[in-house]
Amino acid sequence: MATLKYSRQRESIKDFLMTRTDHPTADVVYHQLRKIYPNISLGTVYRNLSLLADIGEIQKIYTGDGVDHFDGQVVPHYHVVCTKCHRVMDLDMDYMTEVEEKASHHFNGKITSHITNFYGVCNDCLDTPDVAH
Amino acid sequence: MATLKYSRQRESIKDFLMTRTDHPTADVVYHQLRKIYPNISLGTVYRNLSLLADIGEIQKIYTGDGVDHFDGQVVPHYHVVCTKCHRVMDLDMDYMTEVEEKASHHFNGKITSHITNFYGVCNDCLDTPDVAH
DNA sequence: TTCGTTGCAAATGTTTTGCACCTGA
DNA sequence: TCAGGTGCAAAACATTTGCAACGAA
Repeated sequence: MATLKYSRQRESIKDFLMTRTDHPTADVVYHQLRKIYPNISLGTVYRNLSLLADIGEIQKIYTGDGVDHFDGQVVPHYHVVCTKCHRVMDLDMDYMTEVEEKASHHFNGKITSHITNFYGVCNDCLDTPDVAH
Repeated sequence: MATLKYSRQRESIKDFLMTRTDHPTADVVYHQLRKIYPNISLGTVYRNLSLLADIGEIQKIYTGDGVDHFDGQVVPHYHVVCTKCHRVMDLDMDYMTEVEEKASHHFNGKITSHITNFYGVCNDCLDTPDVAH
């Protein structure tokens, strides 16, 4: 097991995620971090995001838009994805721990976690009429 | 709006998905279809999988393993993903339509659907001891 | 000094796309 | 006939990785 060593880059990446509630992608993190460390590389950003997610300090989110999103908040919670603007928003709703128990009655194995994404249209997009195409 | 035209390839892709319960990836579909149409191209497979998903004849599944999976069964249902072998299995459990209603009380916008993936370890993998690395 | 970390660039893996030809209606 | 579909190859993207130099302990 490798011992972690301090790195300014990794700390900044985590700090940045903690300030955000909009679940940025690796690319967004990268461009933000460039403002602080002009030479930081995409590889470093990906490596640290992976590492932080592995040790449970951040959370990786899959919404089906083809890009991974990251969340500085690790307490289990749900997300809503707007199908128009693809924003990923937090949902302040009780986490349903009981569904895992329920699911394990129907599964021949061990269930350890669950993720739920809600899909819909956010208020901003409801206000904006559809564009013809 | 484009009018659909019959194609043997598209029909075979859908037929193949209907026979499977293991949620194959595009690549798996491609290799299977090659046995019937030796010249079918990956592009055709991707185009048809996208199209079929768009018109709601099949379902696209995101599990976070970096590859899209496809499901011939379009009735809403849940999946369990084995975190060891990455298999995607159907879960025969009541679909919780009421959680969308519940979620919409906490969301400023309109919620139209939800997906839930359960994660755990399947029976086969529970039987297999961990490999040292 | 040691070994994890970084920047850079190349590689990988998945999915999309441009284009000329083919085919169903 | 003609718009949609196909095969092929190239492109587009997101993500990972090899490597030499760097830096924390």
